[in-house]
Amino acid sequence: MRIATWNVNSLKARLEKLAWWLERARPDVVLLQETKLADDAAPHAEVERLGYTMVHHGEGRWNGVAILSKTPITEVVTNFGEPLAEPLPEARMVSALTGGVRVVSVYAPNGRSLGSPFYRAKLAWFERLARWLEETRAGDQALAVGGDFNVAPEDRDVWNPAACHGGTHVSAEERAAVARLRSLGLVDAYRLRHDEPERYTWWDYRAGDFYKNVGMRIDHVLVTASVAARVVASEIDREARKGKPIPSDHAPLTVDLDEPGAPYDAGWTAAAERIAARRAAKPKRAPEA
DNA sequence: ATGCCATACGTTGTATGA
Repeated sequence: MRIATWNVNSLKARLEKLAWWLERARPDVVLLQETKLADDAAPHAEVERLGYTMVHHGEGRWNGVAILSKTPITEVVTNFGEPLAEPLPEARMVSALTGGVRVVSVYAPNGRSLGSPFYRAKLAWFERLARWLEETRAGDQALAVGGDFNVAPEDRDVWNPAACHGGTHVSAEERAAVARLRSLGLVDAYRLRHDEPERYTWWDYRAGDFYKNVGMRIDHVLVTASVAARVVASEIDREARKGKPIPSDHAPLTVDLDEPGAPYDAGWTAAAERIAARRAAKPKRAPEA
């Protein structure tokens, strides 16, 4: 069983790329973020044609999350079971049971800048997520919480800690919010299979950051112990961040349970050689950049 | 080269992103 998560930066704009990637990686379950669609605009028919059923939770121009699955989807919960209104007016969470795993697609707030109201709202949102997980967990159930957490858990998850220090995504409070999720028994499925640094899931569109590997690992799949024991592979598909049609600024992350999913070239080996060669010739982006 | 900001909304720009 292959579970994927991908911040698509508009499902409408990314439909063609998504269709290509579903064929390429053949995931069983896909957690999407930033669909940027209202529920009545969600492309259910197109997704059905690609072989998936979808549950979508959106509000329109911003945010929006979804779950795609090749098998039936039940027990859908949106917005922590609360109305899409204050204090949780943004569509950032949908959960469902599919393929025997309870999956949660999450899109954490950005935070914008340390100490801002948006930053405090980000921390409050993580508190709500942790509380909801505590309230709803039943024993050692198979659970996977995946999405765009907008937090790089460790310094090895960013291209340059000195450059990132003082900004969002790496602060002690944000990292403590993710650590609290780990304290609930969730483990980082990517790190179960990869210890190396310089593996990112997001790169800014600007300044050729992707090609310089100036990025952050901020998209994650966190799993309970019973799922962790089944993880046989996890990969970030950099190929999906390239080319035409225009890609999302995030790459998808896949986690394989029980047996490896469809093989695909994640594009890292060749990219790492090019990036290393370029770095040897020229130092990476300055800390003040 | 993989190749140098994108999206929606709305209207000739603005908000947002991380």
